[in-house]
Amino acid sequence: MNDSPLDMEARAHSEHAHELRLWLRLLTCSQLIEKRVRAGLREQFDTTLPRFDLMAQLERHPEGLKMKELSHRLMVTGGNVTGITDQLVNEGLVERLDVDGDRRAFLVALTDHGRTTFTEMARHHEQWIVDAFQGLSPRDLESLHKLLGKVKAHQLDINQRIEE
Amino acid sequence: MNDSPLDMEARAHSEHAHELRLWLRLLTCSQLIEKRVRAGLREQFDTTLPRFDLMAQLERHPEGLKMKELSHRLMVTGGNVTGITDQLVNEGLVERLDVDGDRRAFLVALTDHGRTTFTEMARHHEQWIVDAFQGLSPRDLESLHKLLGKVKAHQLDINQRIEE
DNA sequence: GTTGAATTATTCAAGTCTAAACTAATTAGA
DNA sequence: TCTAATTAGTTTAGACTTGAATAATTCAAC
Repeated sequence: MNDSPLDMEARAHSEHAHELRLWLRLLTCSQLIEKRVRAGLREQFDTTLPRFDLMAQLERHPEGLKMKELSHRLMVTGGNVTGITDQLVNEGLVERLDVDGDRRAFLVALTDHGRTTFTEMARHHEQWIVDAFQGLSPRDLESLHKLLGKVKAHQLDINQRIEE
Repeated sequence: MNDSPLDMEARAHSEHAHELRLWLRLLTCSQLIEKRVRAGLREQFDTTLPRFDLMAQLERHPEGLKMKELSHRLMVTGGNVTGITDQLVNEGLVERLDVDGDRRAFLVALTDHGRTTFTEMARHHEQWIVDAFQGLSPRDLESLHKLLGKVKAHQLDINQRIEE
């Protein structure tokens, strides 16, 4: 039947085919882009996306972030953040700093080396992303951003409602 | 500074902020939706998204699919497909069938039990997805689908160019 | 002040995913 | 034919991710 390759989208088949197809297309897009970013980070910097993402959060917060905050911002579990942070600490890219007045917590912050390294990676990362959306006009970019804004807001709404 | 939670998008900061923000929003959307689907599959069916996805491919191909084909359609590595298939075989949901004329390959197909199970899961899955996009009008759905179509086509283009 | 609940972070087991190395079978070419 | 390259699938080591259980600390209510 000449099925096209990479066609996860073909999964949809019911009366709600619209939504299903949209979901599968959304997923396919982010997976394809994510794959390229992962490959770039691996090939050019011998690192991974989770590490890059964690460092990106820290770069915006020079004072450091608590594990809890990182976990929330990255939308991953605490145990996960512990593992990734451990590795970055071993590589000398981030450090754990004690927090005054709360001996349970500490702040994770970029080291100087980490900041330098991240800046270089971010430069390439930016280019990969620009390339990924090169097929779209500025107006398309704007529309897409707006529509995804609605989608995102609705998800957060739902999460609120489920109380979190 | 009152940063909003879950705000991965805050990462962007350069002259190409448009593209970066769009990417992070796209990623956030698919992660939020995916999390809900994973949670549903776990809580209501004690299964996982990769297993569901694999079964979904098989449901569309009652004659079965080769490992290679599954790997391509699911956009994951062959080793990964081996592991997930092993589990589904153990659970009696899929089976490996010999292929006439090629003793290297075999077809993976849903068992009757697998088909029944999948149908039930797909019913719920569909509802989760419909809920996820409830905030959007039919026109929004259509626009989004179209725009993501451009994005997807461009990624496949790039992949072609890198020769694969 | 003490006790119980909540918070912060870690550890653990299990599943997912990858790239690379490997085995076995098929195909193509000299 | 027979040998080399290709193809299908598995195995392996390592990283990521989760949910649940645990330990330490803080907070709140007496």
